[in-house]
Amino acid sequence: MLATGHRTHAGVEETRGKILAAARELFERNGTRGTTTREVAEKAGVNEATLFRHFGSKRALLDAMREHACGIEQFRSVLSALPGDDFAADLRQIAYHVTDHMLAKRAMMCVSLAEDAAGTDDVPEFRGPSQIKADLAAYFTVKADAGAFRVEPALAARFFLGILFSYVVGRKLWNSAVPDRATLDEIVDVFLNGVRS
Amino acid sequence: MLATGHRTHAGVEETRGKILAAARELFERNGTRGTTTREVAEKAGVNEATLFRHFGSKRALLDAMREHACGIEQFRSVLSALPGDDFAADLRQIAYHVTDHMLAKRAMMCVSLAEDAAGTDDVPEFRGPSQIKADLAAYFTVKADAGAFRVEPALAARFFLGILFSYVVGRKLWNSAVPDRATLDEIVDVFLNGVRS
DNA sequence: CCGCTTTGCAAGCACGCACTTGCACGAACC
DNA sequence: GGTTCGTGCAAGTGCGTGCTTGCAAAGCGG
Repeated sequence: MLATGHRTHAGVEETRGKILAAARELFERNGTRGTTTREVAEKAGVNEATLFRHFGSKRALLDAMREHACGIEQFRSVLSALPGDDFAADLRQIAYHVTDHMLAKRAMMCVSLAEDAAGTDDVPEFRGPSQIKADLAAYFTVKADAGAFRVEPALAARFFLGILFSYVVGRKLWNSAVPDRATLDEIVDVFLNGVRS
Repeated sequence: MLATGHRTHAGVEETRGKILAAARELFERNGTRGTTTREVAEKAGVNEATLFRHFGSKRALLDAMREHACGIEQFRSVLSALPGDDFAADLRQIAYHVTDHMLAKRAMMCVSLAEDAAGTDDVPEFRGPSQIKADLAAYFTVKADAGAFRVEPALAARFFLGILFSYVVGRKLWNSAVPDRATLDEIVDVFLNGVRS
């Protein structure tokens, strides 16, 4: 329907993009229920009817909105660009990147978590983190084969991402700030000390 | 108004309690915006008008609802009941308790996080976790004075709670299950290895 | 130039929502 | 017995919301 080959009006993709961007912004601020189609249309600078003509329903719009950069390619490029001669330094780089990545997606993650905890059938399905965890576990496996680990790579990966997650997402709960590099370094240090043999 | 000394109708507190319980349940399932006063009243077995006569507004009702057991006393009793002769075993007990505690409050925590991330002025103010962290840090300080730690107790406490938090709250993100005792034991082991000197 | 598609615009529908109101009943207290 | 207070009940108000419709304008391809 969209990529029929002959693009009639130039702006059709652009319109979709504007609507999706506006939807994401409002969704992050207000959640699924708090996001209104009127507001999305207004923020996108588009008529509400146009929104429905494109996506059919609010549900379909939000589903389409969630299909956006999970960031796994970025993570892979960071992982493959690591020097590799200093494991601790590499881990710090990973920690920096993951933290930044999570910070950028914090709002969306939190909303998804809440709506998951609510147990509604409407499952957002946030695929990014588990892919990142798998890649990190694979990376750790290599290191483990070299004898650097005393625990399972999968557990270590989960553990590592979990701490960063808790700092990014749970900062309000323990009223702590977003971790700066020095704090991340300390975290990495404790982690590394905990998992290495 | 409520505790004026002479209780007129016996059920006034009971009515409030039923409304608050229903409100909590629906709030956890649907969030602030998804919770409707009609539904709360219905679930409480009370007329909607009665709800408004008691609380005045939906906002006031939800605020009142949030004023409930933060669980800090329970945590303190667990902490003080620890044998103390085996630090690792004590930590495991703490991990079990904290995990259970967080599981019980998971929905509320997630909703609060999401509404915090949304940046709405309406701040839920979840006080429990930071109190628990403070107590745990104090407990760690004692151990640190005994030379068991190589990192700051506050960081260690934050770290420890953070991992458990990530397992309880973020399970969907990494599609992992709620941690069983064996997993918690492993986590405690890694943590302890990471922080002790 | 003609048709096609995309969009804007204005109005509207049906419903759910927070919140109100007026009345009647019944249990307490004087 | 009279008063007061808490509650149920039924109806209603005003507004927001998801979603639709009919029509006109504007751009593109043939």
